[in-house]
Amino acid sequence: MELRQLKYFIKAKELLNFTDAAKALNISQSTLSQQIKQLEEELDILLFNRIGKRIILTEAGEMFSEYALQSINKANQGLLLLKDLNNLNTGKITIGVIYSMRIPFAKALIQFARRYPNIKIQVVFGTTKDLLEKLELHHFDFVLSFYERTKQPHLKYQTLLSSNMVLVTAKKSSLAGKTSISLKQVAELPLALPFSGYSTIQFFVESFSQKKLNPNICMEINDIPTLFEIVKTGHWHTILSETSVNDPHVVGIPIEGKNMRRTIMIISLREAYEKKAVKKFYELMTGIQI
Amino acid sequence: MELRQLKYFIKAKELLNFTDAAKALNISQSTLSQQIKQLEEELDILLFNRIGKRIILTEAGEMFSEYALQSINKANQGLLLLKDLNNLNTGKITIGVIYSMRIPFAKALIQFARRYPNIKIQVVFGTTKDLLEKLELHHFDFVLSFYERTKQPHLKYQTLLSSNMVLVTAKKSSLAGKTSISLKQVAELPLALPFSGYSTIQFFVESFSQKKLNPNICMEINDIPTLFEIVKTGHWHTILSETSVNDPHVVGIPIEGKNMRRTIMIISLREAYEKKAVKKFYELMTGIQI
DNA sequence: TAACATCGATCGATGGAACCGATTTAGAGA
DNA sequence: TCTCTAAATCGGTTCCATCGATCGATGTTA
Repeated sequence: MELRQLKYFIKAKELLNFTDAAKALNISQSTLSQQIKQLEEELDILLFNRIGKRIILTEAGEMFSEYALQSINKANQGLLLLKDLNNLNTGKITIGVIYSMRIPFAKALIQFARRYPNIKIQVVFGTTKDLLEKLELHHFDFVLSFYERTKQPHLKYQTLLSSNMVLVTAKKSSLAGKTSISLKQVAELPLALPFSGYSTIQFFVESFSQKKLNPNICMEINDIPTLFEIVKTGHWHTILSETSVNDPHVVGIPIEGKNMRRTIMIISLREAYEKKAVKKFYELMTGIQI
Repeated sequence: MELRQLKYFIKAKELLNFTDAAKALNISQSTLSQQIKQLEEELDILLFNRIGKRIILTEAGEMFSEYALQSINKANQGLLLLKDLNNLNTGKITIGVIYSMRIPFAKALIQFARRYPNIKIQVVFGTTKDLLEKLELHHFDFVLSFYERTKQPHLKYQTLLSSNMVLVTAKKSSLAGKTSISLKQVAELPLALPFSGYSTIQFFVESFSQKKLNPNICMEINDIPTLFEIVKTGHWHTILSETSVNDPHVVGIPIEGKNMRRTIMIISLREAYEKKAVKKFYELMTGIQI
């Protein structure tokens, strides 16, 4: 039993005339006769009753035709689905993003979603550690995160952009006019930092201790908008990647030092299949200045 | 696209290894490679990613496989229908049964086999979870099992009978005369329970913990006749569905509580073709008091 | 790191199947 | 009885599913 035979059968059932059906199928009448006969032999039952020169469907043929049609339809639906997939009219991608990338990522996301409205997108914000763990479990197609010291061989890394670490302070603050600030000066200010689960800040704590500085950390808050509220008072300051800063009432002052630039990477599993939609997302992100 | 190719594809998807799949299909590896490639060319998309000597399913392959499988299934169902139409007196049915139903099921089985001696019957005992998984893969015509909390829309459920949970104890035991027993009393007895893979006992563990009882579970044994041997000593007791109890040396004492009745269901795939022989089996089971 | 085992891809050969045109067979209508 | 038409059948051709052998790549073991 092959789909070809089922298609022949269905056409013959529709027209109830082998000669016409053969013409419609662009095959010869003899071929159709033979294929129907072969199908009947395999099924061990007559699908058509030959009454004189007319053919009529048998009960078996009537019942079987429903399944034959459904079988053909299912195969065709699969074909249609793939055509859709090729045109990016279907599919789903899941992305893990660190919160520092929220603002630039949102721009890319909006562009992508406009361009490919039929692709479902799932976004999960989290810490680098969490996201990478879930990536290993195939929960994400890719992760946007800072570069970690150790590259792992089973992961694929694509550089997206570099971002400077900045001291975030209120616009009305006396510091606001500076074009840069040293780590030593930062250590003397009252700080409200992001929660230490975030790699941004882990990295910073190390930088302080390397220089034997003792920063004045007053608070740790796991929410950047709230941090901004604190900073806006002008009493406290915070440290973030410059990609995180877009509030009109605060400014970011680049921190001096060659290690104060961090690299944003697209990280994915090396051996995983790369969906077409994901490739498009990469192109969009690396192409535009996000 | 032919059914042959779809079947090859599905087997390759299952085993994720062309060599093994070819063996299972009784064709050569080269044939399989070529046919898969041909299918991919016709669909104009890769179904497998070849990474070194490994193959993994692509997104397209994953999505297409569902339709491929359904196409194959529909054709097979049509075939089944015709075989059925040809002769009710031959054929084969395959049934999955939970062990608790062993005794009442055996009665129905004997009756059916006497009545339709030409129908081959294959019976597989297993846990509810195993059986339902195999049902999804079309390995069974139907499954006899306890009712699970969540009905799934693609399955068909027919109530067969209700069965009380009983404490099984030796006939010589001092408890043997009781007409019922509370869960609290049960928790104080030394228990030898069926292996926790069985849904019977999972259900019971939940009941104990809901009432904050701490049962004294001394053993878990994956074989009911062996459990009876343990129970016959009079030192230990077990918990089973009353349908499991037919040993002359033990008795079952109904456990009190409105949740202590469990419903036995006939569970089958909603969209699958229902063989005539299977319908007869349903009639026999629901008709007689098994 | 060198030898080996294993997997998928590819090649050339072959048998069988799909297909065709021509012919035969057999109802239906005149 | 003759004619028309539609399905079945026959013989020949083309195509393709299949195979075994081999290649190249990759992972494993000594």
